[in-house]
Amino acid sequence: MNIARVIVDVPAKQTDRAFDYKIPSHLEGVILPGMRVVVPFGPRKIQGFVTALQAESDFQQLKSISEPMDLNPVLNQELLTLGEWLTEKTLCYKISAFQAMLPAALKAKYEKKLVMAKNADRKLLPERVSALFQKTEEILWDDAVKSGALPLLQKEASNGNIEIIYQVKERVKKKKVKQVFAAADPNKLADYLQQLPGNATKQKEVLEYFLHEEGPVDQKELFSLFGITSSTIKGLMQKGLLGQRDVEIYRNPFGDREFERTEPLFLTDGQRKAIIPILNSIENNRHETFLLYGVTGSGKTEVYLQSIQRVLENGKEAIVLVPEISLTPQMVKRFKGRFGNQVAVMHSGLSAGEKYDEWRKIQRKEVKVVVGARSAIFAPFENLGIIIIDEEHETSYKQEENPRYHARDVAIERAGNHKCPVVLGSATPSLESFARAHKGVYHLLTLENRMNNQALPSVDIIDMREELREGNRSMFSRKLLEKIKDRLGKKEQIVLFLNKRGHSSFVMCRDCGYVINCPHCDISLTYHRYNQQMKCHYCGYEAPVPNACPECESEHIRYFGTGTQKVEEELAKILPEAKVIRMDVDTTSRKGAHEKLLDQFQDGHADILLGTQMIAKGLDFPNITLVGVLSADTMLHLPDFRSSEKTFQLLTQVSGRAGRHELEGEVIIQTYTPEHYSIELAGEQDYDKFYEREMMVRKIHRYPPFYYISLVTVSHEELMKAVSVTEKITQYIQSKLSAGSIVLGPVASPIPRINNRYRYQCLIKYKREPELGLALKKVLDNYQQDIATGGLSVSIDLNPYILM
DNA sequence: AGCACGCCGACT
DNA sequence: GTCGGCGTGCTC
Repeated sequence: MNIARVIVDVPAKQTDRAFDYKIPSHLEGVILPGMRVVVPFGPRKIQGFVTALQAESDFQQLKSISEPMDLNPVLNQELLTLGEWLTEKTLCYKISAFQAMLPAALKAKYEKKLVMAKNADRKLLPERVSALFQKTEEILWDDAVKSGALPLLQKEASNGNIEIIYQVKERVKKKKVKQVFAAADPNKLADYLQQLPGNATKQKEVLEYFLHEEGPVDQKELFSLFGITSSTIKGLMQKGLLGQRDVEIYRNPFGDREFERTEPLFLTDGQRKAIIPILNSIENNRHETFLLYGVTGSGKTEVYLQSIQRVLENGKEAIVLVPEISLTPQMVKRFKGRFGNQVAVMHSGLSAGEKYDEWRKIQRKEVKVVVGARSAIFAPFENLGIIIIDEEHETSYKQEENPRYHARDVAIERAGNHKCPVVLGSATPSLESFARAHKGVYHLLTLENRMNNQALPSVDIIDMREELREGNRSMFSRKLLEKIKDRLGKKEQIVLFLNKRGHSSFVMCRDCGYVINCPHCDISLTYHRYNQQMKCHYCGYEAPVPNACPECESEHIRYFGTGTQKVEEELAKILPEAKVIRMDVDTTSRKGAHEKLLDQFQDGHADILLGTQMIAKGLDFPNITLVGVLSADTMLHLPDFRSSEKTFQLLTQVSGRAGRHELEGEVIIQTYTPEHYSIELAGEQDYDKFYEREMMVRKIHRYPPFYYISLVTVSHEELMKAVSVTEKITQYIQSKLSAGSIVLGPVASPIPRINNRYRYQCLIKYKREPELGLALKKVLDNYQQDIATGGLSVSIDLNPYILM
């Protein structure tokens, strides 16, 4: 078994297979499946994953593995197999699947550089070249290009005087601290202390310290304790009195914060009824998918916690997925509070190094529970006892880049491997999941009531057209304003929700109707007040606001549509006494800002929390008694068959922020389309009725869950190329499908141009097409050349969540 | 993805 | 005649 099958780090069709390598004798038994290795590939050296070992190979001229990159495999057998599965399910390359399962820190970087060949005679090199090597041993390739001496260098390379070296570099280092310890016994230290000259005060202090403390101590601590620098330590080290060593440590994103320990709560009847089948499944090692359906505040989290507790008691591990966890620090508190340092947390707010450290805690079996966003589903546990997906309807569980997987699918696949339950929890389940629960594919568990049987908040829907008709042109209806004033007076807190950041959604000339668009994308620019700029949310293009209309030179330029920034200004004008905290991507991008703002709000430093999507989830503050949705229809008119579902879910969720404790809550929803069923039913908080209505719509229009959909998006700088390729693909797919299936296209994508690339697409709806995956793979193969070199991009999503 | 190899146009 | 354009095919 001295041959390794290796998947190399070259995401391309032709290299999407294993290459065999010899394992050099000194590495036999060291190299194992699931390890990263450095291998020679053509003229360069690259990273690869060993997928298997075998005794022989069909290939005759095997090269040898250069070196291992890990001491222990980073992928276990289950994850290696899962990678294969992911490849088939999402049509991605094997290497992309493996990389998606690991923290980004483990993805290799490459360095290309030039060094003088060992036997090269410096005197024979052209002067320009030897000058370059005067100060340094090696020249980075990029620097060589910049220096302009590349042709010369290449010539010398072909003469054999210069070597081109390819190097694989680790992205993130393990974090280490220097520690100092006493290297001699106390008697000897005391002896030396006597001999030290009187002016060596610093050294004396340090030695005295080590007489009582044998260490090791962090070097940094010594520095601050005695006000010394490394030279003092060095001196003592040279005398053999002290020693120094590097110790690997974990970065600690939560600082030294203590989480208050909590005990299991007494379950309500409803909770107990719901948890029994889950515990059963855990005890019997049975794979089963549960849909835990319970209104906000019905105590789903406690059911998760106690299920996990049972799993831990059985010596197994648990994965908990939450949507973008940095958004719900309260959730982290609950898990860390119950399970203490057995919990690793992985979310997008952590740095690459911090994520890597959390991942290593799992790999080294130092934790038993991981709470994290989508990618935590690949946590390298080997003994999974349960997988929980909270807020299962959230679209962030779908990855929108390759591999385009849905965490729910991965969870069910992994749970199948481990023979353990999956629990999907939501107050507003996705239609797909609820339909499956009805069909008996998932086991439906319902939590009927809120804990303590609080009433759901009362919801008022305000018709903003009516307000307009009666002369109220502001963004606040009279009723909302009145309620806000009321709460301000009572010192109760208010949450205002608006699903749009920035200031205004578009800038238009009032005289000619010209809307200022992004020059690279077919989409209007958003006005941001703080820097007086217009910004494209798709490509990042920024431009100052023009003084006159570029079309008709009129100076009547107006801002339309309302964003959070504008609301903030407006509030300051009409309610100057109210303290407002604004939360959106623009105010929370800095690390920790999110939690800080929330803490401020919780501690009562503000009356109004104004924000986008991100405040819809997880907030649980007792003093919030009013929730206002400023414009419920912002998402409703998006070109997406899920827009009703998303609107309903969002409104229901935001409403759930009010009155979660003793004080009763009230919700006001402002809208221009109060008659739309998703708004009306969100007002009644009637998910079941919404489900029925929406299922009818989906059935008529042949959308999920009645049909599966797949989306092919083609983009190219030239419009004609994009159109013609999409046309050919559409025809080909059409020819491969059975009678009941539908192909829509080619049509321009809802955003027809992004970053100067034209985008066309083709949507496939089907009930059963076992061959579709294969056909789509053929499409990719067929256009491989154009994709690789012709600037064409073809992306295929076998279960798209964003149709743009 | 890189890179080498190889076959046609515009140049010393 | 050669230098260099990028189309084609290979990498264990």
